[in-house]
Amino acid sequence: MSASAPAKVVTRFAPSPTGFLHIGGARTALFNFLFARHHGGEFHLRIEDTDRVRSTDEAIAAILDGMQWLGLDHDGEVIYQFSRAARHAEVANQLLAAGHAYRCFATAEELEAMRAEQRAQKRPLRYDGRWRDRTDWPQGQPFVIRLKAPQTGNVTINDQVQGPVTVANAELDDMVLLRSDGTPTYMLAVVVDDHDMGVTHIIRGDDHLNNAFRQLALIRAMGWPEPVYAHIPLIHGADGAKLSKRHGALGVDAYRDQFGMLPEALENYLLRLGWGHGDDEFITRAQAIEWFNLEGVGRSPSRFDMKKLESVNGHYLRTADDTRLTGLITPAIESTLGRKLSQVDSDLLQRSMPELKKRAIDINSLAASTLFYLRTRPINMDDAALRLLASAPQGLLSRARTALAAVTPWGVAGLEASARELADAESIKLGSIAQPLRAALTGAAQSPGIFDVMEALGRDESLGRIDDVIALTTISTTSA
RNA sequence: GGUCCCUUCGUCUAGCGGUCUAGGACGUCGCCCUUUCACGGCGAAAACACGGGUUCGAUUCCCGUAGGGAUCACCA
Repeated sequence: MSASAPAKVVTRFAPSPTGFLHIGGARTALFNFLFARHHGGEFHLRIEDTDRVRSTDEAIAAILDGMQWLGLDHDGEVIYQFSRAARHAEVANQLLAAGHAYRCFATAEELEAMRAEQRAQKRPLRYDGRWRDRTDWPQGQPFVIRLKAPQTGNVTINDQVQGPVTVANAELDDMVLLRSDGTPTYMLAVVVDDHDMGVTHIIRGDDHLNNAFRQLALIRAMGWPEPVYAHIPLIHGADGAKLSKRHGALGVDAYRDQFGMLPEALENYLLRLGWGHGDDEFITRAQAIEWFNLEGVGRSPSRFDMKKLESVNGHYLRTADDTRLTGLITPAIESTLGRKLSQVDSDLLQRSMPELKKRAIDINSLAASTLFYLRTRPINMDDAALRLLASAPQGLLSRARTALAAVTPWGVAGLEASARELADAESIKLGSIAQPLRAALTGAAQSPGIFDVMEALGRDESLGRIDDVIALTTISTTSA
């Protein structure tokens, strides 16, 4: 574009509230946000709610919620496009008065017949401009206002991602600006709003690239400054097809609630999808703002990979603050347990978090992995735990219990030393003692280091759980 | 079908004419660490879609072919 950069960069994210904030929209918002912040400019949010039938308040709430969760703070007030309908109509009439637009009285049926014929003749489908130069307007008939677009020559857009893209004006038809009911079309509304909002850089999905040419014609008809365009490729599903319900086309709230993702993980993943900075994989918000540029955005669509997202999430989980994680999982834990967590419980979680978070790939699995700490005796045993206990040498647990009970102070070092000593005495491997203990203490075959578990659980609870199992096996042995 | 865009390991990408026997990450496989599972460490297999040019030299530039994508509404 022009060599002189605009004084201030202004970007916007303009979703239509017809559904949740999906993953592609979130990335578009992120790129707009980062670009604006990088240039010390402004990032605005505009809700394109001109489709009164499909727009819902729930969708608006979901978009706002999703952006807040991701920390994509916009500047200024949220603009609702519908509220600006009068202004849009004003521009359409201005264009009409200036001879850059015209009335079209073609009916829907008439246009459909026209397209059917074009299809039959295998000609491109476009409005043929039949009312472009007519002035014999029928009285009292409804009409739309169409842009009188240039018919010869070409337009080229110097897209910051796609490069220069040229299209012949003959390929573009005269788009509808104002519907017969007087409401503006999307094409009119975006252009007017972007202009009025002072948007300098339009970063959006490349499904809008074709629209850009028509919009440019409108901008030029109004004599407005032309924005810089950057059309970013869409995100596809794992199979390469367009992202749909069955892929990952869920709302970002699903990534938070259903998949237990951390916002910084989703942000990092989305940032690296279609954009790269050398070999850097983990990028902080500050680095993203410092490094983000449009040149780094790839031109081919990228596929969504849940495995990689999980991996990124695991990384952020492992480095996340323990108090924060404890807070995040508490609601889920309380709902499964059916009780409020006490301060003692929270402290226990907090202390165990460093070990727990190394094993989690998402918030939900992290929450689930804490349950055994909080359950009240006697705790449940899963099948693997039951098998471990069944295959343990006769009386081993009792002897281990006796040895452990003698440990003072109750801590990892002493407990482990005691267990090793017993293993030596019994001429078995430490694992042969650790595994039955794990089963007894956690009810599962996998857990954090068992001595860490014992320390976290405390002496009474630990020994009590072992006692529960001893009692159980004694009964079953007796009755067998 | 018209128009436009794209094409490096399975996936995300690095590469912006010689540094490429093509680098990193996820995933996969193996080994190590080890009381289990993880984490961590080490290592392996794995890609320049194809065909022409341009050039002393192409993954990098150009043109075709094939494949993929986007879009063609009084929807946004």
